Amino acid sequence: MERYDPARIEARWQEIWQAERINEVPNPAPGEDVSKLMYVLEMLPYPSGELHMGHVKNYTMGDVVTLFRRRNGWRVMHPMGYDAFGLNAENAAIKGGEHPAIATRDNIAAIRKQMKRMGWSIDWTRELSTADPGYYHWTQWLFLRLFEAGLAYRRQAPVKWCPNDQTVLANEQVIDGHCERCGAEVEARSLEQWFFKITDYAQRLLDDLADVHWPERVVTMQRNWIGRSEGAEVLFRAEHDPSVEIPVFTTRPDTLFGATFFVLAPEHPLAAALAAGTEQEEAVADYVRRTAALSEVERASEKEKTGVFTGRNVVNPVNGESIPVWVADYVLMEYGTGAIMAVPAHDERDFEFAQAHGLPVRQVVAPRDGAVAEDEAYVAHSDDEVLVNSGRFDGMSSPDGKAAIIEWLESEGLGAGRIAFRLRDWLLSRQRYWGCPIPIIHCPSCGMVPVPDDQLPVVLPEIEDFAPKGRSPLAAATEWVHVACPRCGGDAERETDTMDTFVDSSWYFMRYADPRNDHAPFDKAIVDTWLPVDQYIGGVEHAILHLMYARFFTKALYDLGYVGFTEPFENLFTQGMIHYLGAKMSKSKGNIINPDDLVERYGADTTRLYTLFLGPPDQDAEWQDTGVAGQHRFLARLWRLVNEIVEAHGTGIPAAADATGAGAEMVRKAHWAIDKVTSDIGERFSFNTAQSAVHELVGVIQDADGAEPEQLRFAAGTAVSLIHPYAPHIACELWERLGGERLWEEPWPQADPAMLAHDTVTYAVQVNGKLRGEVTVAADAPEDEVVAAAREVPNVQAHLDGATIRKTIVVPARLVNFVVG
RNA sequence: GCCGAAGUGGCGGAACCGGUAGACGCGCCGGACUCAAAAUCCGGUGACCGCAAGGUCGUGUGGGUUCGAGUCCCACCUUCGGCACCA
Repeated sequence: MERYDPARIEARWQEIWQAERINEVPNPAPGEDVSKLMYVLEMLPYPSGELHMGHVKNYTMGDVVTLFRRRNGWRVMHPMGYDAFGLNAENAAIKGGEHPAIATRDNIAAIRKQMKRMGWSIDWTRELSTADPGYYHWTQWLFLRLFEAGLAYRRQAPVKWCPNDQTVLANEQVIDGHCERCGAEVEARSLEQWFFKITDYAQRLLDDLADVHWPERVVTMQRNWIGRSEGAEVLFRAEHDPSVEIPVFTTRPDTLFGATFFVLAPEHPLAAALAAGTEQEEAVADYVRRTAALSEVERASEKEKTGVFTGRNVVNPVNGESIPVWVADYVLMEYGTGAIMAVPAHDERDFEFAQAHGLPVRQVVAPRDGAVAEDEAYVAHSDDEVLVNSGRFDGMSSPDGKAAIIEWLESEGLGAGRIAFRLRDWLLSRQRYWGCPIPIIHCPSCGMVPVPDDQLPVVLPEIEDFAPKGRSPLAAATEWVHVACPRCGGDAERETDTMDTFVDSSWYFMRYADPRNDHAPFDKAIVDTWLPVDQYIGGVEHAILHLMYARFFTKALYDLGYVGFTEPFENLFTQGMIHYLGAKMSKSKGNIINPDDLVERYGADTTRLYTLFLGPPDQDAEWQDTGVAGQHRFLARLWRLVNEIVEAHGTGIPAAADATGAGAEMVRKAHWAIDKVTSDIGERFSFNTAQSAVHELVGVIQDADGAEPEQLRFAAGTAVSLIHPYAPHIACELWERLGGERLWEEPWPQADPAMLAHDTVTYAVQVNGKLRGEVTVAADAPEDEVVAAAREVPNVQAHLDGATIRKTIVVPARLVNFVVG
């Protein structure tokens, strides 16, 4: 018999699929039934070099879902593209490599080849690259629509700067104070930058999490990132000049009477102004300069909270008390108002600062029993606490006091209830070359002028030197930079920053629906028929960044009338990472398995099979080299088995077979496997256990001595059919050898409920909860017969001997438990 | 510190609703085939006691609920992930 030769049969079927264009799924024509349209999408790859095992796992998962759904009658769009702008290609160019465009083109070609070799059911007619002018044309167009709507703006702001990559970073790209790309410690700078007003959407981004079917941990991470806090904004005035108003945000307005000092962030515009003319002027200037030079990490790791007195006081609006104003870097300019009222009795940080600088502590909330904890840093907030030392609010519970004080502030015009979010606006500009140019022209007389739509795309200029210099390398392309102002015609300059690559990937899933549209990013009607994405699959590392940005974009485009849905991804599945030799598989650690080597050695089918056999797909999994061989053995066994059956019994795949004679159990097992695989793939995303079920079926077929040819061909056909989503090449080949035609056009097999039941059923028999034996009875035996049979089991009898049965528990079709006393 | 996930054989994991713990796969041990090896096939494989029948123990730890707990409740331990001076 011929050997299982994956290379040959995989090449053969890939050719057939391509020739028959089975993966090309056109948009529905007007009037066509759209009730069974489905959009399955995996996160697009960043073409940095070659595919890694994480990609293989990700795309195979999506492929299993796609093939499974298609055979269940769904018309599934399954596209692919490349997140092609970004630092990797650019950094390679800086090191003397090829032009980023060339390197990217080559990388894409290599990845595309690998993807085709994997046999994934991708609709290549929808392929896109975010670095293609035909794509970023529309990224720019969308940017301008957001700009017009006031959702993209430019301003001077404290930002995070990566000294290594020489660019600013979004808040989301700073991990523990370090650049997420290169790991360098991030610096604080104040620069004029472009932002998207994602904060306008904070509440909706939070609320709409209720409408999506996402893993709880991702939802939680997004909730925490948005970080909603309820409290109040309270107006303090400078004592020496009441026209100077400084608002603060607090979540504890009930502790307002406990404010014993006041703190401004070093970046606060009033810091220097307040100190001006006092003897503290120089000290404040010094402090501001010193902290500005510190990185985030350095600031946070200071053992003692630092700060200086400004020489000025403010007045507490609730009691008229004068309290000193300090400047300290534990207060962040970016959150709230950049200024706080400090209540050391009820806030650990304020307490620490008070201790370090000898400031008073006054308790204003105490337990109902009156016990006042001396020198306590922080009294926990609970409903059992009441306000003390708080004038007319004394005795109120903490929540009541909160409400009452807010009400009073509002009536006096001194404050108001307010909600603060941790979420900051999305800093989208980058001082780098390989990205989408921001389509804005700076005109000395007209200001910021959008590039007119008919002049889009603003194509990246050719430059010589890609090295970052603290400003965008595009600035060196002087001919490109100098343009006539579209409004007044005068001399003007182009914006030279490029966009964060996360902008590119915030709408790509919409473009797939209408990828060749050259007069709009997409047609609304077409996008609305396919989207939202029914099943999105990707790495959990994007739980915040990409997924938050894409949600923001979708909502903004909805508000602007470009799409008819408010959430981009209906169902999300986040896959776990692959570990190898005790660490995350990654290039930098050098512990990678190259998918090409596996495909070369075992074939694409085995590789696909094993990546999903590793364990639950949403959890991290440990790669085992020998495990791959096991899956290859399984396919070789299936190959041999089917070929033997065809040789011995001929071809033809019966739609059903009787559960009679020697093959009865095998036929039932086939139905059991259909049932199990269908729910494991379709409902549970339990790809590993679905495979196990097919393993079991194949094992039973191998052992089915004396089964009828019909039964054997039915069972073998079922096994082949069920493994098809995982291993489509061998499945199509064996299906054909069994006498079938296009397996991908076959409806998914249906389990016959009658076949899932058995004539007999085996009960576990327990005495006092301990297993003492088993008994097999007719499936329809009444309970008393089951109990009687169970008592007769010799070992059970021995344990019941001389004891009184106090209770008998029967779980139908499972067990009998005798409780004896 | 706060939030979240997870702890099951030598290993990856299964047990979906509280009902026979360890499916499936890897590895290992033994056997068949072979001059030999590879491949393949067959058998065994949680620990301990026992010739066997069988018994005792066993899902991170300690309690609890229940006829019965890997699964539910309480308290802890460990690991991983996220956030982290967010007022």
